[in-house]
Amino acid sequence: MPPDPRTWEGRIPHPTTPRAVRNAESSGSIPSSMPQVVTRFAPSPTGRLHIGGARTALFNWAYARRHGGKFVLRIEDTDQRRSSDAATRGILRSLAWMGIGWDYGPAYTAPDGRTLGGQQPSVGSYYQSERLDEYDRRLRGLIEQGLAYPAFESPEELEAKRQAAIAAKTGYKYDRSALDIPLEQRIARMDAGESHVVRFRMPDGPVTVHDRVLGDVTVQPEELDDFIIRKRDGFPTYHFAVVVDDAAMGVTHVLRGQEHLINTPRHVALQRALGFETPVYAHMPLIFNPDGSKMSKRDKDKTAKAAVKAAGLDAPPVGSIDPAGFAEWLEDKTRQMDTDHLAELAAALKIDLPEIDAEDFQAAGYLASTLVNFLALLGWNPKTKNPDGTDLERFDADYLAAHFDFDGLGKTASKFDRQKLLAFSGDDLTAMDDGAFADAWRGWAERFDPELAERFSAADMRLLAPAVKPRCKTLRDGRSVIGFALVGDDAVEFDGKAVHKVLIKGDRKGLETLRELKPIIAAIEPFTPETVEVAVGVYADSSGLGMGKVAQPLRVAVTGTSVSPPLGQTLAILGRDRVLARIDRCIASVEAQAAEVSP
RNA sequence: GGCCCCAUCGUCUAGUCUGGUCCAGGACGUCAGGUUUUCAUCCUGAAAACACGGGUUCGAAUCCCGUUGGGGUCACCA
Repeated sequence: MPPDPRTWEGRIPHPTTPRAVRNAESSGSIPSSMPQVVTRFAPSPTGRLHIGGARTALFNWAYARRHGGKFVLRIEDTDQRRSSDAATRGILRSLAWMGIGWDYGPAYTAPDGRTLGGQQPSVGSYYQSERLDEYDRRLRGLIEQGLAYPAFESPEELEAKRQAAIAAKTGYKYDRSALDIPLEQRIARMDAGESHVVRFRMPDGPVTVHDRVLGDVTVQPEELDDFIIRKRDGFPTYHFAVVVDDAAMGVTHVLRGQEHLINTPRHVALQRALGFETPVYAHMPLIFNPDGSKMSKRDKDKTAKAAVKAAGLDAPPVGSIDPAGFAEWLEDKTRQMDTDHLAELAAALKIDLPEIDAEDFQAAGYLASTLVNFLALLGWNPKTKNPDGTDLERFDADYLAAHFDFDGLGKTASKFDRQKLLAFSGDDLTAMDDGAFADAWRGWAERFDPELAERFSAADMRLLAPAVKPRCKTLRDGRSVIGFALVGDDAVEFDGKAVHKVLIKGDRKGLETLRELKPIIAAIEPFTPETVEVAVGVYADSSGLGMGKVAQPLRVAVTGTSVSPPLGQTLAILGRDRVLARIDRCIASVEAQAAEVSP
């Protein structure tokens, strides 16, 4: 049941599913023992944590840490239609994954048992949908002072006026026609339950925002109209809720994306009207795709549509997608498939969707620490040199928490360069010790590649780590590095070119080498990367062939290709029996092929 | 379109506030060599930018103005 829209008091609590934190009696007062710095991240739970939001959260977190302050997480769920608890949970999980811990906000227990969030006394809920009483109390004060007023135009009426303004090529601005109705009449109609919105009476003077990144930005009164602060459904709009809550929660510094810059004069005007102090504002540059477009979930849809069309599919390849809806989706460029179904579709088509949300990067096999490092460099720079004279670029969250400041923030939008992220990722993985890598790889596989996790035990993965780690840019790459071990010995596919080059070419010397190696391999004891390497090396020397002429035939015989981890590791991963079986099968296969060509 | 913000290599950026030490430094990518049993690494080297036009100044990437370009925003979304 939606809140009663007829009055601004006596609100019936918004029905919600059980939440981690219940609303306590909120006094709306600012806590007396307030820390010096309070920052916040205030996502709207309408989807997953976007990469831009992740950076905003990261910087706010870092700023609070840097100054020994508090970092607050608040859920801005005033859009009843689009908000969901599932989205909230996903956002909390992504933040926790990235190591962005909040001091106050929804309580959350991370997989490692760490508890985040919790309630600060006398602040109340960190879900805006549970703070309606507070908004209404503030709103009532504004109306009584004549700083806000009910307005009764229908959305249709306003839309018509807006269209007319567009047609006339002038900017649209609310015309204050509600003020033509006498005040007592407006109050009476509102109290009588007539459907209405509440608008803020914008003051006449210009408003200047002192931004820590961009400097002073002044907006003239002509540009600011009487915006809506309470919607027809009784919920506050973003502008109102954000101002009330930031004050109630003692927020001192607001660090957010530049798309909010133009909102800030409204917020400042509201703060003045409500008697609040204006926090310090810092607006960060935006993050874009390499082509300059906005990084948005639409990119995933676009990629999927293109792949489906390229594959010539006219029916969904997975059962969970409704065929009729699929056809419509395919035809209609503006139609978006939801994120989960897109992921299934991509898996079926064996394509990668562009990473947009924090969770996408996790699924793609990036370490949280890598993403944090890379993200921190998008729009911020430590302006510090390494001892060797190069710029400091590689650092961890602790460094950020110790050094982040507004001075390092840039003004220009940056493009998200996946190549550079990939380079960072590869370096970070290489820098791990084998055990840590194996653990990370295992943890990733358990959640994102269950087949791999089932096929290899944790012990197996520790054994594989030395071979896999140096060849991975991401944890997901591990699978392709040891792909040869994932196929059955009877299912190895021999690459024709490789076979020809190393086994057949030169009077089939390679094949001969293979035969001679069999008894040597059969005799290696124990069968480890080192002993294999030594035994094969000895043969390479004694035969006078050299390692190149010996290793490649073996490599092709056991993997089917000329590319694999170092030979000792490759053979040891398979084990002696599987190696011998594969050598036999390879020899047989090449001989059969030769017989066909020249009977 | 109105308003607002921005402008250094292909990309992320240092240098801009406090003009000279910058014929502009680093990183990713690219290209060319080298190491290596394949791959991946690793090493060495190279190409690569102050958007344009005025002005101020002995001197401008740095200050001012304009132009162009890019972006944001103009919701009962946040």
